Amino acid sequence: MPELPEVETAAAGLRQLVVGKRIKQVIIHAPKKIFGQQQDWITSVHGARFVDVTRRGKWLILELSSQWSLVIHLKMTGQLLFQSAANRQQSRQPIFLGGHTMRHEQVQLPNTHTRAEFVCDDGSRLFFQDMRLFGYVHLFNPVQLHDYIESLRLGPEPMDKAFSFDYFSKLCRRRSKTSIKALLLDQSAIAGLGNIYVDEACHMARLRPSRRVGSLTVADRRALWQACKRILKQAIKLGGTSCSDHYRVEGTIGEYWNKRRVYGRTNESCPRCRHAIAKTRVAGRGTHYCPNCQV
DNA sequence: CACTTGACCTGTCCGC
DNA sequence: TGCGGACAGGTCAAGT
Repeated sequence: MPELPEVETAAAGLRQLVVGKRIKQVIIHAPKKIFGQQQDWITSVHGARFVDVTRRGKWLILELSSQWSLVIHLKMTGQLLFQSAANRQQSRQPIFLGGHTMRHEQVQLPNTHTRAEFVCDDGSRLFFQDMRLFGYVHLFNPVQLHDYIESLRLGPEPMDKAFSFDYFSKLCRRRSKTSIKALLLDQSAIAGLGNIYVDEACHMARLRPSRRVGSLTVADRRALWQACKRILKQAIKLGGTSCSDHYRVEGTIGEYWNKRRVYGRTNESCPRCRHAIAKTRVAGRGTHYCPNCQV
């Protein structure tokens, strides 16, 4: 499920594969949640080049030579696929850039889950896929982009300098009544963690996700602060998490899945103490933890 | 303001 | 074999 590391992986893939290419044609297959005036799409996307790909939290930003930007959120099931002209002709599998993975053996593009398709001048294509229609694409001019990112009120990302222990301590004091789980999932507190990495960070810090933030000792808070940084750093290094490897670029994407500590490991043994991993519901989310070594 | 809950969706899995 | 229901999770709006 796309969290910061998966979005970062997608951004890196896009930078490598589409930056510099000119968009010859845009095909909107499912217009729902593809935002922006049609006239702006025609004048500012058609014919423009991809000049850079950045990211803020879990939001992807594709900057175009027209100065306009495409802001994409993959939500739970969104994914980006790339296919070169040669691969298309030989019916070879597309390259998975990031997002949710599916278990299909063979992928024909476009298909029923294709929301938008960007045809580049060299014949390569970028596909935005999303089976559940939760994800979206916005087309923004520089002012709109600024205002939109501002409106998200995102907190610092764990690897930012602004995510200092002092910041985290003050956050814990202000939000003492909520659970660790709810706090770490809150993008306005810390941007980038989602359900998987929150469970992973709590396990690393030896803390139960349901613990009230106000009950944490200084040592607990420091361990949790450090765990957020370390888990995300490791996941980015491994190219994020993907549950299936059908589309991935060889050896570069989704390796975190095999290294995960507790997420999706209900009844398996804890990698630290061998006790069985439990699953509960905290802050409305499926939550995995070790009842023995997380207190 | 802080916090929780439900809605948005559809594919997958489990029990009957 | 098919069908109903629970579940998956990121964000936002509406609720307490």
